[in-house]
Amino acid sequence: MSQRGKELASTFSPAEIEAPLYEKWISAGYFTADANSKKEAFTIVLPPPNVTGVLHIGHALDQTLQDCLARIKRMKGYEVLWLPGMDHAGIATQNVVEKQLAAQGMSRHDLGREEFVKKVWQWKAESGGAILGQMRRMGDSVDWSRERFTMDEGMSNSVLALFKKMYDAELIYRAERIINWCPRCLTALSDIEVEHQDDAGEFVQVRYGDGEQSIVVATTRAETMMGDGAVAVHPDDPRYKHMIGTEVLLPLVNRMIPIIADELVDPDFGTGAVKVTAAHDPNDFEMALRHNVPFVVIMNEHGIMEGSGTEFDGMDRFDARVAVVAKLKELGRIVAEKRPYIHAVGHCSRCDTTVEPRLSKQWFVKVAPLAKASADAVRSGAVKIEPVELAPRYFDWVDNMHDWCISRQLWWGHRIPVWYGPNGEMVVVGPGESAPAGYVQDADVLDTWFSSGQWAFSTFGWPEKTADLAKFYPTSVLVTGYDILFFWVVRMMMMSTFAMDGVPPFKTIMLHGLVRDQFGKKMSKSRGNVVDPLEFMDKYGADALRFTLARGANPGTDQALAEEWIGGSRNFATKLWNATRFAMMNGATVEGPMPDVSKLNAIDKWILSRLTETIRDADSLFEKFEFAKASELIYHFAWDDLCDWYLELSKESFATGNAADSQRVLGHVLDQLMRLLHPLMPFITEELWVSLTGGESLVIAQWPEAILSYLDNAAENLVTQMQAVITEVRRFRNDQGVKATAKIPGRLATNGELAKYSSAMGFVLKLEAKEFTPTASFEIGSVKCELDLSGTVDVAAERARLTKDLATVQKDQQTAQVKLGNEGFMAKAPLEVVTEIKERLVKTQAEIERITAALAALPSA
RNA sequence: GGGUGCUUAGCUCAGUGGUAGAGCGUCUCGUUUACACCGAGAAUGUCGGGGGUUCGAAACCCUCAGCGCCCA
Repeated sequence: MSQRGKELASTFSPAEIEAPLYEKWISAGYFTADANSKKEAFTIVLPPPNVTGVLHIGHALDQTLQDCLARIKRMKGYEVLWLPGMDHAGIATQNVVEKQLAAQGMSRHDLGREEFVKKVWQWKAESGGAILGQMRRMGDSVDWSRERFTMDEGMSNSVLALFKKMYDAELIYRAERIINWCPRCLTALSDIEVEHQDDAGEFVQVRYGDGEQSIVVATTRAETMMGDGAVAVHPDDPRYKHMIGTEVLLPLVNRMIPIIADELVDPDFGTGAVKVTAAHDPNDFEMALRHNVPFVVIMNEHGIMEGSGTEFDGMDRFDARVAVVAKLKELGRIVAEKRPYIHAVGHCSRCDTTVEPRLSKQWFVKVAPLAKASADAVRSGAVKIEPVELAPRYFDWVDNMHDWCISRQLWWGHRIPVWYGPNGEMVVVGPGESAPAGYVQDADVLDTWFSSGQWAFSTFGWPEKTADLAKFYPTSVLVTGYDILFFWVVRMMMMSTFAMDGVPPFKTIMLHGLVRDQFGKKMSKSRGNVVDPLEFMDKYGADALRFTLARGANPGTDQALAEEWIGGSRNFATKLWNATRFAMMNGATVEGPMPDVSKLNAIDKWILSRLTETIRDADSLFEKFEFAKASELIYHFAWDDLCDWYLELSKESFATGNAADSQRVLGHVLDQLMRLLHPLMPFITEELWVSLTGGESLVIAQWPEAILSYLDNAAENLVTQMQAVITEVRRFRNDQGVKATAKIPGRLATNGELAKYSSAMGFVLKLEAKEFTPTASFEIGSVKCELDLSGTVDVAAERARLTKDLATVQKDQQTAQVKLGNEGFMAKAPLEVVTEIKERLVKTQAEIERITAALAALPSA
């Protein structure tokens, strides 16, 4: 049943229309992609949010932009797939469930691995994925029939297959290395799971050895000295050159250790001599390998001192630091101390515990060849980064990447598909394979990014050769914040390019910024400036939130967000609502063919010309991912051109009837405007468009096309003149204290085309057409305006206004004269610029004459 | 320490060589049958400082100052 002509409520209430419209779209199946379609594919995979997550303002931005692209392409006739899903978020999710257990006084070990993992699945079924429901409120046009989870069967299969493929290609290996270790989560972390903060530590200088055979080392980690295997200096350091190769006494444990020379030591740092603690520092580890320094482990997995054979065993690492320094002081070995000493310290990104470098056996991905392929894909132009200014950051990262530690000592995640035999054999078990009897599987699981890094192809069924994979890979564009360029994007690039035989996962990487508070400060819980997108949607509607975010989305840059701005977008929605309501009350229609443009009045011609320009420019801005500029453009067309000028200038003809052509034109303009706005504000545009046109849905409507034959310079010039006249008269009325509502006798005398519109202008200006004796008269361009102010002209106000205007114009005139009198300018400036200045000079002269005459005509009150 | 941005109206930001812009805020007037979530009008800027290139610089170059982010 057609909904056309359904009367619109006088106020727009988003809450009433949003949910039903989303239901309508879903039940119509508009978002379900067809792998067998003959249309060209346009694919986006949603960066999968954590299963533990709720929708935050950053998601809202990310999804607004993706939805906008998806909807545009759908309207342009592409087979659009926007694939949603979630990430199992290993540590985060395990932490959530462990906390629940802890509340019952239990740990995961009380349950055992199998039971615990069951418990996590149970948690996921009951409370996971809240964000998916929240995405529906945003209006996201995702294909729910293809929803994926990184732990589901298909994706697990992909993980097994890729692990094996990478292992066979010798891109995965197991080794004993110094890794980042979280003593609270009890697992290894990759570099990107470590956050560096400036912490207040201490910097002490400790004398090793005695007398001639002594050296002072500087350290922030005195507690690890029991694990020292050497002291290192720079090979060219004159202070220590003579000592290289000799030994000094390590205090507290009374062990002799060698002094070695290594380029890595910075002679300007501290004393220029550093302790080498091979098992507890990544740099020291590197040096130790080069110089055969022994690895002495003096701390356990909980960060408790263990194995040093000293009184400090059993102490927490931080307590031990204090105790060790106190003891050294007692022994007279502290040469200098600096406290607090501010330096960067790594923290676990999940629980904030200070990370401990730890020697341990882990699985690694050899990234060099993968990173190179990823870098090449961008360098060759196969993958574009938008905005291009962010590409150097990408290269900086991929060109200097360390091997990636992928094993985690967790239970929630993809278990490493490696099995060990009784005699140290090792097999990697791929999909559908099984390990020989008696083999035991590796206890660890894989880093979550190992599976989410496969998101661009595992979601389509890889390694099977599926129809989806053939149709939708590689994806068209990846939309994400620049903050996860190094985390997820680089991993996607590496793993996809390898798995898919050199075909990178996306054609374009479109990076947006972060949403910050209204003062441009980062949102954080501690600052208390975090905003909730759901609250905003309740209050202002999803369209208002989306439009605000899109309008702030300049490529690659952060945006500030204030609640009032969302209110402003809500006002815009209301404006659209009322304008459409007014238009329909006045007979706006899309029935029948468009009238012959040449027969239209200039106002109609003008709005069609402006519409064409708006469609053309907005479309090109959208194609360039310039969401902010496109939004701004459409906003001003709708509010300024359409509402403030077109509707006002057309009121006379609507009031007097005989406006069939204008009704059709207005119907067309609104129809096209709603299409253009639909990707940004899907709900209200759908409601209004269906009401106006009786069409089925904007989701499947055609994207507006700029009809270039509508471009009309003459009409634009004419309306610009009308606007100037109206603005000038309004200003005069205002200065004279005439109420905006008051009708006053007046007439606009002019000739030529403009004369046809003096009654339309008079209508807007509330001029009464009757016989009168003018008490005020002035000229605006070719238009002479005469008004009857009933004798009460405020001469002083008018004189002040005219004097001010005169000063402005005289300044303009002077600027133009100076330029034209400048030989250099005349000789070197382009002709069109010179012409423009000459025209400006003529205009200013005319203005000056006009204003001077007006001033002279004023009574000398 | 290395890299990389930024500094334009009260606030947040557009503006890559030709008369300084937007949104919000501010001031004045206004309940006109689309809209007070509105309309009309107005005010507001040595474009961070200094130097240079150019006929012409907010824009290009140098320099200083301040702020931010990423990496170590």
